[in-house]
Amino acid sequence: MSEPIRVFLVDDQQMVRAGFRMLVESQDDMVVVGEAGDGGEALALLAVTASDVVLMDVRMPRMDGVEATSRLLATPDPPRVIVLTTFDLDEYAFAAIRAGASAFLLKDATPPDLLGAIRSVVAGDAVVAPSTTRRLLDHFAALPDPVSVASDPRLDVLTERELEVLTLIARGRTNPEIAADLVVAETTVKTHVGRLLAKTGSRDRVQLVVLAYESGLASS
Amino acid sequence: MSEPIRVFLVDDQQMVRAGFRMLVESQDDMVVVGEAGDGGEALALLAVTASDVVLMDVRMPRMDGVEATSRLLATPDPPRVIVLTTFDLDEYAFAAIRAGASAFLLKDATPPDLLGAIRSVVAGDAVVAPSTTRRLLDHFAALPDPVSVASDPRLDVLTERELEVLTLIARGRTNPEIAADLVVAETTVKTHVGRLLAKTGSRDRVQLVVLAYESGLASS
DNA sequence: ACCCGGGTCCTCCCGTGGGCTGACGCCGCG
DNA sequence: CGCGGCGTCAGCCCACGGGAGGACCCGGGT
Repeated sequence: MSEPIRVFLVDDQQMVRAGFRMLVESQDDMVVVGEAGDGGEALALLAVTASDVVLMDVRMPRMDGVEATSRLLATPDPPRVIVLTTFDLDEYAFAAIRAGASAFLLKDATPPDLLGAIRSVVAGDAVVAPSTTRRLLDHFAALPDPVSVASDPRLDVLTERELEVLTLIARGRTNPEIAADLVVAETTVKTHVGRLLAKTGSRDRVQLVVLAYESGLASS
Repeated sequence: MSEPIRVFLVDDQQMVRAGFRMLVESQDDMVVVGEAGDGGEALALLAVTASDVVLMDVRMPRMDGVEATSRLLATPDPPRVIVLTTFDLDEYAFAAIRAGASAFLLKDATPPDLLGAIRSVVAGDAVVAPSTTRRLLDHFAALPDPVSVASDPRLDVLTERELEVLTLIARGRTNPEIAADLVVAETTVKTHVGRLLAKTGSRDRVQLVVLAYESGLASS
């Protein structure tokens, strides 16, 4: 442990900063190199203060932690950012992750948790609070699976040709255009469209487009 | 701690199972209720063995851990599944998450890590190995943002009202319906639609729907 | 004071879309 | 063989959508 881990604290409440400072300074391989009370101040100070890890509160006046994280990560050779929040809200967590934070923790995390997170992010790993991980995984699992396209049951009764027509409708093509594409008469296309409407319970081609997208037939 | 946590072990190497069993049984609030050497055996035994947590190896003969997890989660009142792997490969991790696993750990996790993960998943939380979390977050951050819609530039010139009309069009509503929704005359709606068509370069409302979905305005 | 952009509303016109009805050839199935 | 589903095609009708052109009110900016 040649070089101590340089930690920077960002929180609008100085009492919170003092607590974190005590905790961090209690470790002989960590040192607090600075503090800031909001995002703007943090960016200004970090521009002239070399730091390894930034403990960043989410809710702050003027510039919040997410915005500050995003901007900080855009600077050359940025530090790792650990985002802290009091309330376990998805919006905060996901926004922080998108902003490029390496860790997302609740403020009720235990001191060992926080210190472990600091060491993890310095090592290049990432840390997410367990309760947040649950929902992160749920979101991830809920993502559209590129392999198995879960189709709408309403599309099951459609014939190959009808699906063909439906995809063309979902591309915004008119009946004459579809007729030209499929090399058939326009009246034939109208017949297919009529059957599509009847089978899917749609009112007009607009609702067919909606159905095509909602069911994943159209590539969004 | 009235009821002990019932743990089920699935791994094709009995030495590994023995190690886990020793670790789990060393806790006085946990008990091993069964073991299996592959996914099929695990499913069969778990069908008749009430269990809270399943420690599931990924690489196994016959049925692997991901497949077994997926099938297990499809049964009524399934246990939580902790997926374990020797190699930290994205395919395993993401497949396990999609399959519905509550935790993803490397086999080099420390005993406290594993025991903590067991307690976390029983509590409804999720756990991901730090090194995997890093890449999970990277993937997540790279996803299209559902909140701040990175809109199509064509939508930038639209007014608030026009966007409102556009979203209703994208829900398949007719002009009279939109008029009723917004409490305005139908002619007003037609004016908005006309401007939408002109501004976006669309030919008809069908193409507007396509645009709405492609730009992410409509929730697909 | 003025203008301009956004929102609202109107009338006239007509093309596309969709409903309805009926028809034909092809194929697979009982 | 007859039957039915599918794909093809036709004519008729008309409601809805969209274009053109004009009009009014309101708010903010010059």
